[in-house]
Amino acid sequence: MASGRKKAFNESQALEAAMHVFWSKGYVGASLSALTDSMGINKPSMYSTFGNKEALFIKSTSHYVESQMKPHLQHLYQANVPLLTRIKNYMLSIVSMQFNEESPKGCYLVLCQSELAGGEVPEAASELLQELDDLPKVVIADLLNSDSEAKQLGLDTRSNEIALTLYTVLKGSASMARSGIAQEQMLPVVDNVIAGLATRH
Amino acid sequence: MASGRKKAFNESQALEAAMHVFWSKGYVGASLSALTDSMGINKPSMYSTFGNKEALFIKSTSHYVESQMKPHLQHLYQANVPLLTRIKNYMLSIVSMQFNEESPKGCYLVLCQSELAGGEVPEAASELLQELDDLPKVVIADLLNSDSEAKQLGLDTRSNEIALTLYTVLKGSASMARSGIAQEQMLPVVDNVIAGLATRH
DNA sequence: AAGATTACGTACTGATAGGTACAATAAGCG
DNA sequence: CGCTTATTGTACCTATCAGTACGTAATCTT
Repeated sequence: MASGRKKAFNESQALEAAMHVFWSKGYVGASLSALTDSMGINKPSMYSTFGNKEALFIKSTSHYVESQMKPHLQHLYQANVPLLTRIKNYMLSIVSMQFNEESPKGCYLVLCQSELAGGEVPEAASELLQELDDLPKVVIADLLNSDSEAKQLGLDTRSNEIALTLYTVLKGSASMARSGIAQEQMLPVVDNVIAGLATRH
Repeated sequence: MASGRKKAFNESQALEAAMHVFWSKGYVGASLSALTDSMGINKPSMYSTFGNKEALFIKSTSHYVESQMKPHLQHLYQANVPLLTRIKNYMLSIVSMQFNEESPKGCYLVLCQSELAGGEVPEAASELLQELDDLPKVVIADLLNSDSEAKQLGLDTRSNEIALTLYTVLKGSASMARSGIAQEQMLPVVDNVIAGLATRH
C-alpha cells in the first residue's frame, strides 16, 4: 500500500510559527494568509494538516501552554527555597517571558481571551482558553493549601484570595508589557505585592 | 441660505452606542455593520457625521475616558478621608465599573490596546490609546508626590513604583472581569494590595 | 411655493476574509 | 515501471470587510 508524497514542512515548526502569529495578533486579527505565510505553507496544506483555523488555534494554544506556561511552574517546587521566594521566582520568571524580546509582548491567553466576550472566538476554542487560563491560579492555591511553610505563615486560610491576587498582578503585567513599558519597572511591583503578603496575618 | 434636513438620530446617543460596541468587540472586531446597527443609523450617515471608522473610534474613546474613567478620579481628592482610603475607594470604584452588568466587562482601553502590537489599530488611534491609558498611573503618582499624608507614610519616595503597582492591579482586574469571575472575589485583592503598601516603609 | 441644502436609504465598489476544487507532483509498494 | 496514496500550487468560491455613488426625502430661507 503506497504511502504518498512526503510533507515538505515540519509540522511542529509550523505550529510554533502559527503560535507566534496568534500571540501577536489575537485570534480574530490573525488571518489565514498571515498564518500560512509565517508557517511557510499554503492553505490546502494547512487545512489538510490542522483542520481549520479554529483547530489550528486550539493546537497552537495547547502548544503555548506546554512550552511557555508550564515550564515556569518548576520554580514553585524547588527544594530548600523559602515559599515566598519560590513564588517570587515563579512570578519573575513569567514576567520575564512577557517582556521577552524574541516573542510577542504580553500573554497569548490574555490577548485572545479579551476577544471572548465579543463572541469573536468559536465556542470550543473559547472553552479551552477559559480552562487553561485558570491554571496558574489553581496551582498557586493548591500550593498554599498544601505547603507546610504556608501554614506557618498563615497563608493557607486565605489561599484562594492570595492566589487570585498574584494572578491578577500577572495578568496586569501582561497588559503592561503590551503597552510598552520597560521590564525593570515591573520587578519592584512583584516585590511590593509579595512583600505585602508576608506582613499580614 | 437653507439649512437642510434634520438628523433623524441623536449624535451623542449614537456615539454612546458605538462606544459599547468597541468596548465589547475591540477595534478590529467591531465591524461597520455592527456599529451602525447598534447606532441605529446607516453607513452614509455614519461617514458624513463621524468621518470614518478610525475617526469614530477616536471620538468614542474620548467619550469613554470622559464618561467612564475621569469620574472615578474624584475619590482621590475627597476632603477628610485618609489617603489609603481614598486610593482604595478609587480602585473599588473602577473595579465596580469593570464588572458593571450594564456595560461590557473589562476595560475598553485594555481591550483595544491589546490589538496595538499586532498592528491592527491605525496609527493616530493607537497614539491616543497609548496616551489615555497612562492617565490613572500619572494621576496616582502625582497624588503620592504632593499629598502630605503620603509624605508621612513615606510613600512619596517611591510614588512611581506604587502607582505602577496599583495600576497593574487595575489592569489585571480588567482581565479578570473579562474572564468571568465574580466581582466579590476582586474586592479582597484590592484590600490585600493596598494593605501591603501601608505596612512597608 | 421655489430653490437651496442637508440627510436618508439602497445598492454598489474593490479588497480580503475563511475555506475548497482540481490538476500537477512526489513518494512508497508491488 | 505502473499503481496507489498523499501533498503541493493555483485558482477559485461565497461572505463580509471598509467605504461610496446616487437618487429620494425632508427642512430651511427667500
